[in-house]
Amino acid sequence: MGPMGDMTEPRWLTDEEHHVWRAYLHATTLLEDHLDRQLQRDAGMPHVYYGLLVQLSQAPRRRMRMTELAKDAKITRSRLSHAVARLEKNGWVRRENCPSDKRGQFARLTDEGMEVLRRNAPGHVAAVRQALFDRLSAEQVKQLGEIMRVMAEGLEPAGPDADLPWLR
Amino acid sequence: MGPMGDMTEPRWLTDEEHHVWRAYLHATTLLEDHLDRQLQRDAGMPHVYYGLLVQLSQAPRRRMRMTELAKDAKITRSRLSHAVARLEKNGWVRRENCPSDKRGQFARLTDEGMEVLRRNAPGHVAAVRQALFDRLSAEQVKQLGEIMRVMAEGLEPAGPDADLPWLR
DNA sequence: CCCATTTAGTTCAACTTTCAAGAATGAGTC
DNA sequence: GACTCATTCTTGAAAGTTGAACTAAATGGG
Repeated sequence: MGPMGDMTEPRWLTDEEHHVWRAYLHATTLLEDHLDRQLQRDAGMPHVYYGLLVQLSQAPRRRMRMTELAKDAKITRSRLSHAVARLEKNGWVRRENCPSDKRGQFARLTDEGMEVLRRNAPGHVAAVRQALFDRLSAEQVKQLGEIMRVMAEGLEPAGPDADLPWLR
Repeated sequence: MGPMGDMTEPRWLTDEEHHVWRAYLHATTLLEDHLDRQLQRDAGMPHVYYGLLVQLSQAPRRRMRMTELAKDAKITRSRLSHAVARLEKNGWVRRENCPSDKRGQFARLTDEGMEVLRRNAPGHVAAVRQALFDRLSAEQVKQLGEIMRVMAEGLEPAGPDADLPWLR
């Protein structure tokens, strides 16, 4: 802490930082909105839900424990419970009991869910491409990757008393 | 369209693109979550609402027309209506009629709202710094700015038949 | 074995966001 | 002026999210 304690003037953002921050907020907001809309229209679900199906499709037996899935998707378990309930109603996911831990649940991607994914993957990839990868140079893609990696690292302290979403 | 019409195999993401995309989703999700939590705890409102107050605080007479504010914040007018209603209940914003257009409304930041902003700005800036600017090199900050600028440009077609959030 | 504690997951109530109308005013045209 | 259409903003219901409380099962001492 500085010599003036809590009275120290905070380090405000420089002009450049301020502009970058605004650009960040605008770009990320617009993109998430765009993808949400595209998927809601074509696949009948928001982007986060689609992401859950993708995760499941890549898991060993197309199934994952709830907490593991929440952790990978960076969402709370509560949110996941609701999401899976909805996806189950759609017939795209099925819950299964975990034999080795009776508290546990698996979420498994059904064939129907797999099919939804197949049908919508091209459109989704196209949307991501069009918004991001087709507009950035190879250099910029590399830079973006590194920047995002640094950011995520800072927000996932992994420390013993960290406040991670999937534990809340 | 390719020579095979709709049957053309879509251009999937390369391995690198895929990793960058995942990193992007994780980092942006974690950051938004982090800021939401920080502001909800300290200021009693989500990040988007805080952003609205900031916009108002920088506007000429600390007031803006609803549509203009929605446009700057990249949200729908409906969402803004609800948000302003909530902020008004808190006493942080007041609605005023527009004399030149009887359909119009101004949202004005109250003194109380200004005070909330003053109290919470340091904490908010610190959170942004800690997550972003203190972790990136000057070079990376510049790169991030340019990348976000390109992204936003692509998502705000400004074309005549564009689907812009603040018009929905 | 018993108890306290931790972990997995769900549920409830409060809140936010979206979508589809709808009310009111403005603007252009004949 | 009357008609039509566009614009501004709001509303209400449905969908999604959050944080806290809760159930049930596992874990780890005594």
